[in-house]
Amino acid sequence: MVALVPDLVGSGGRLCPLRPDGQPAGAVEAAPDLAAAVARREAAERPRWVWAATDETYPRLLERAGVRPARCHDVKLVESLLLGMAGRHGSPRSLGAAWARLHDLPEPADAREGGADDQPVLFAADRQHLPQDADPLTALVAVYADQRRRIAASEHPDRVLLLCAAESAGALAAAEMGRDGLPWSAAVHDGLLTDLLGPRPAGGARPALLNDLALRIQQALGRTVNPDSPAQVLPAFARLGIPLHTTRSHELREVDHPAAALLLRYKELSRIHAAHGWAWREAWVRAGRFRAEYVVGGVVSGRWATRGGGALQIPRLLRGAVVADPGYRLVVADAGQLEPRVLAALSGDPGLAKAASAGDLYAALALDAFAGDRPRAKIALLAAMYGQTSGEAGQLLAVMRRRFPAALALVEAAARTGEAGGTVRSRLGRTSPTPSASRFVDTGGDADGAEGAGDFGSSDQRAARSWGRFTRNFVIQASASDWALAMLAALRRRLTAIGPEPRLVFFQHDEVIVHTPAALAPAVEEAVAAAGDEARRLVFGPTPVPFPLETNVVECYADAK
DNA sequence: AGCCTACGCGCC
DNA sequence: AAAGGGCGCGTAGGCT
Repeated sequence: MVALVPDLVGSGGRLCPLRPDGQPAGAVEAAPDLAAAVARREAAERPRWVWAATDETYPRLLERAGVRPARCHDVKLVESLLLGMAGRHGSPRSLGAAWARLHDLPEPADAREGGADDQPVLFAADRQHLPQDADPLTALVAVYADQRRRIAASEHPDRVLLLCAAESAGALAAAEMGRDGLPWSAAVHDGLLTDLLGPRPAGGARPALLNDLALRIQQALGRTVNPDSPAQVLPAFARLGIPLHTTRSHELREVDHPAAALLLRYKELSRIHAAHGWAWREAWVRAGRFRAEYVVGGVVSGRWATRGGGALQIPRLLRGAVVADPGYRLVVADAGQLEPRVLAALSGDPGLAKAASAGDLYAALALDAFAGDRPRAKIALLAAMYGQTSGEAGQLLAVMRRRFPAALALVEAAARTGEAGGTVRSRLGRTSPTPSASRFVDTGGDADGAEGAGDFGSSDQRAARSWGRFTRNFVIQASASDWALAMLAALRRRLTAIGPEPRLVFFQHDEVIVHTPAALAPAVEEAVAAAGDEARRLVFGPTPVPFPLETNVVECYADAK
């Protein structure tokens, strides 16, 4: 363990070796060239680097020396996890905030990203909102030691330690992927857009095809409407005797009228144009790479988010534009049926575990309990995990409850906990927020009893049920995220062992893409499989449930699956 | 003009 | 009786 603090100005910094419990284990080293010092130590002893925030410190190290540390402890991310476990999700989590809590000082508000009221932003970021008289290295070491104490005092210290390590490793991978970028062929992208939308109009204008479709929609509806405005489209359909509830594709697909088909086509194409068209490419693709900014811990469940570019929503229609460099391949790895497998492993339900042991969990489930009807089996399982009870789901759920009692007991207990205002945890301890801090409560707006006397509390009940569905899903989604992060960390380590060339270039909940020289693709596939198994062992222990990662070695993302 | 919410749809 | 999880991002349309 080595604590690291960059100097406020210049490219130097200070290092301090630490014992495992966080106490200093040697003299502070002043390093005039911090990146070089990190590279040296990394090569010699591969320490776990302790720093205030990976997303602020690591990009500079990468930029200056190309160091890729094996391990780190990200104080800000760990603080966020530990605060969440203590029921304090919204609290400021910077080093300065943690330091203030440690010393019973008033907490500083963490600066918002790109905050408007211009303090010297870089300066504030470097100091992690520490008071002026606090030494950053002293604070870092103290807060780290305190975090280790809090981890050790938790109910499952081994799991929480793993969670913190995986979250921190994820931050390393996120910074690297943000820098490397996803290979993106502008030429292929352009070809796809032109096939769909026609030639690119000059000056960023809308493609003629879209204007054309809009006109034809208006003709079919007999009215001048903006097809992008549900408020205009709904009455236009109503006038034709077609009462729609919404203008969602799902509903439009049931409508037998030429305007509906045209509108569906318009929606599909206008979305491509607006969200991933030529303008998007000019904003986000440079030098053959789409560089997204990953936000580790951006979702309470532990899933990542991204800032800008919509990296986690690349439309299937455009995946042909993700093309490996010449002589390289994409190893696309996907953990199929991850969430039901997580439910099987978490609950230990023997029937579900047995289904998970077959290659296709849904098919096995269908054979076992749904007369071989795979679609119904899938609906039943999704209903159990999401809390759906409408339509046929209610019936199917009864079958699930009878046949897979342990699995259903787990999700239903999580739902009841949420409905009662409690919190639930993932396998590794990531904790759901409390409903009071949430947008799901206080949305009723019927405080004055506007709903009538006979219906008391219905809005509160709706909110409670809604929160119950959230916590029901949280235990699964967050535990799936535990597994995915552990897998990502293991894969990152194993890729490094193969060599400097194979690079993680994409991570999306249960899927990774590695960009690698073609000759190394088989080794990468092996690393992927091993990483998946390692994650299963670390996160779920001796479960019989397999977590297979399907890998495809392709030149083009569209050819995977 | 900028900010906010509702809606809708892309992904998992 | 009814009750569908998590995001990002674009447009529309109302607000200040």
